[in-house]
Amino acid sequence: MAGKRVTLKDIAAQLGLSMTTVSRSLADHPDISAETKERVREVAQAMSYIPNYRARYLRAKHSRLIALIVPEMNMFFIPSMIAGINRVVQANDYSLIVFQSDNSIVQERRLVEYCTHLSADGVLLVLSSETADLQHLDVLHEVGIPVILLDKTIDTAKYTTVTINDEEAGREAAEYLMDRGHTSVVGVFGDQRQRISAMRLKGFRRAHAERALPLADTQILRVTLMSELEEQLSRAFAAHPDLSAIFAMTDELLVHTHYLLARRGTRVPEDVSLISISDGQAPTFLYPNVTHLRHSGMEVGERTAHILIGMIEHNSDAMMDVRIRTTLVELGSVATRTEQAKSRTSRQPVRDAR
Amino acid sequence: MAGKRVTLKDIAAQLGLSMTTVSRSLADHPDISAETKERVREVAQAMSYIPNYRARYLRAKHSRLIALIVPEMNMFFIPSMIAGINRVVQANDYSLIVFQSDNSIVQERRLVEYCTHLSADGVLLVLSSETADLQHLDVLHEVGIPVILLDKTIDTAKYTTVTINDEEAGREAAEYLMDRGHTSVVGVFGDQRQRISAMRLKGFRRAHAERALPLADTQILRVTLMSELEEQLSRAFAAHPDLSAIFAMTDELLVHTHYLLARRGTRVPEDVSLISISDGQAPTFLYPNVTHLRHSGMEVGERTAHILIGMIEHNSDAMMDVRIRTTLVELGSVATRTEQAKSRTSRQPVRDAR
DNA sequence: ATATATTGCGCAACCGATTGCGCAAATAGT
DNA sequence: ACTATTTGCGCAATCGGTTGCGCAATATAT
Repeated sequence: MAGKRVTLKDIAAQLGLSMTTVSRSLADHPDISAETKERVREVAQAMSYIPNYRARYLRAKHSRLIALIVPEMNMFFIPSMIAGINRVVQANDYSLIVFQSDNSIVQERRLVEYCTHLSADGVLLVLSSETADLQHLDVLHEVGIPVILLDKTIDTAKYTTVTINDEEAGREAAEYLMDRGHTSVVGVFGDQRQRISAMRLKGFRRAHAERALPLADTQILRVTLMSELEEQLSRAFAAHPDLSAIFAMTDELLVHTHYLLARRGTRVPEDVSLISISDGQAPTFLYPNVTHLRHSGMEVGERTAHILIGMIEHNSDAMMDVRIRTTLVELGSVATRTEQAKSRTSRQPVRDAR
Repeated sequence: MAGKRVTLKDIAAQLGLSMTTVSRSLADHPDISAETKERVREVAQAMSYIPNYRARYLRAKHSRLIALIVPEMNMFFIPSMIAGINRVVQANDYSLIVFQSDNSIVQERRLVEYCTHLSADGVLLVLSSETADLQHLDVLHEVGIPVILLDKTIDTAKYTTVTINDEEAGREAAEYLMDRGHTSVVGVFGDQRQRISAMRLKGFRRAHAERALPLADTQILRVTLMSELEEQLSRAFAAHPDLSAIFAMTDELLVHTHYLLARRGTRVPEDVSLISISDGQAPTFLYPNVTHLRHSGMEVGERTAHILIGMIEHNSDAMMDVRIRTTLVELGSVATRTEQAKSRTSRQPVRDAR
């Protein structure tokens, strides 16, 4: 536990120079002679001088701090998204400060306010599930701090957003299954208050409408708490004896669905095909590997950070909606309706024999 | 994009008071009359005043900033650990700033230095896999910034560490299997350069030694890259026809092991029992749910943050090694040797019939 | 009514840097 | 040799607050 930090003043005193000269030497200012610069650097080194950024940025209007507010450290997606943001942020000499709102609007409000206290240069916000309007962001707008809403967001004409192409992904997933002969598909969706859930469901619906396939309400599972999933899934199986494929909207829903299928002895893809939207991690450690529409968290993070830094540095106020495309990754969890029918009948005797 | 922020000076001018009075009013200083305080608060509110923390903490020696450096945003453990840290940090009116070293010692060094620039009040450090010594932390010690090493660390007599009781957990896992008749157990371990791997292996070894059970080198899998796991696992099965149980040292190793077992048609626990050390998330979405020694990332985070804040606020320099105990969570992935033998023979004909 | 205490507020220094401007000494130009 | 530049450095203001101390006005004590 050592004491006071060395300041410019200390170095100046040591050398019999002014703070100004020391400061400029360290900043490699052209006004200072090479010889002096060298002496200053040596002494600074020797005294192990550490610049004080709070003092430094007190004058400058910026802080080189970017704040990220997430509702929770979900084990899926968020980590890779943070990694992506971090990479870009650090490469541009900013630092990232991460806050967690615990899915509480009260916390979120508090944190947004705190960002202004810190004079963050920009804010990245993944909305909490409780957030229904964006009034609490006005304060950021007032003081000119750019904001980007990403991943989980709500409709807004005021802020730039970065999301994946949710509706399209929902549609593609459904179509992929339909193309393989599945007519009775169940979709597992999250909390309907979230735009992300609503959009993916919308796409799922549209795929059915476009092919004029009926879509009963029992084919749509709306899971708010993971514990509800089991019962809903049972109900769906009961209501649709010909159920041959399932679409899980997120990784979290996927792994739990996958688990419940295993538990009820439903084989993938022999009995039921499975597809999801994912960043690709979970699908590779589930057996069989799950076919999915991939949206890279890393990419979302990187793109978003780039845009934000652009806004900061060019003081741009242009608002846009960026939709990141998903790409289909075909793995082993989907079979055609025909294949499934075959393997199911051939297995039937064995199953009954138990 | 609005302009300048409102400062104390602006409020003072507006009210015809001094900055001092305004500052003290907002801080609820006893010297100021209730009436004045009220007026100041109203105007501050009306002008939407935002305090500038960088200016405020320039005088104070502290910043109420706690830095966390992690090697990567692993999808397992780290998120819940961060959540735990965050909770405590926020409850104590600090904020957490998270950095990622990408498992690079160079980055780690840079980030540690950056913490001093920011005048962080304390640093939490999960070492990168490249870190072999702790010299780069001297600079923190010099300026009196307390540090805690957590989770992934190396031996040190200088810094406080918080880890789980790795050796003990490794031993308990092995014993749990042995108690159920398993004599030929394979352990899946991570990179041996990491203390965490070495300790867990040590415990695993000790369990064998204490029961005088032989432990061949082929029973120990050392996985540096996840892609190596498959081949190593095959080799182990080949070398040990009587292999009846597997211990996976971490979540990541667990999910991949689980996947590979499913892929080779090895049933859990009918053919092979499975146990792991985990924070409890992965075990509940794998089928069957995996018996594990639970170490809560949340708890590690909370405890660590508490200790750090204690060090900061009491200027304490006491160094300690905190070991957080794991608790056994028995789920469905372990059967006794006898049960396994039974289900295996009874299944044999079915299997061959294919 | 006078001495003392309290109340309410402002002056000015300070935290640790950055920066516009001025100024003396050294160098260059004629 | 004398003016015009250039070179190298320091003064002092500034960023936005906090805080020790002083001081006048009011309240209380005697």
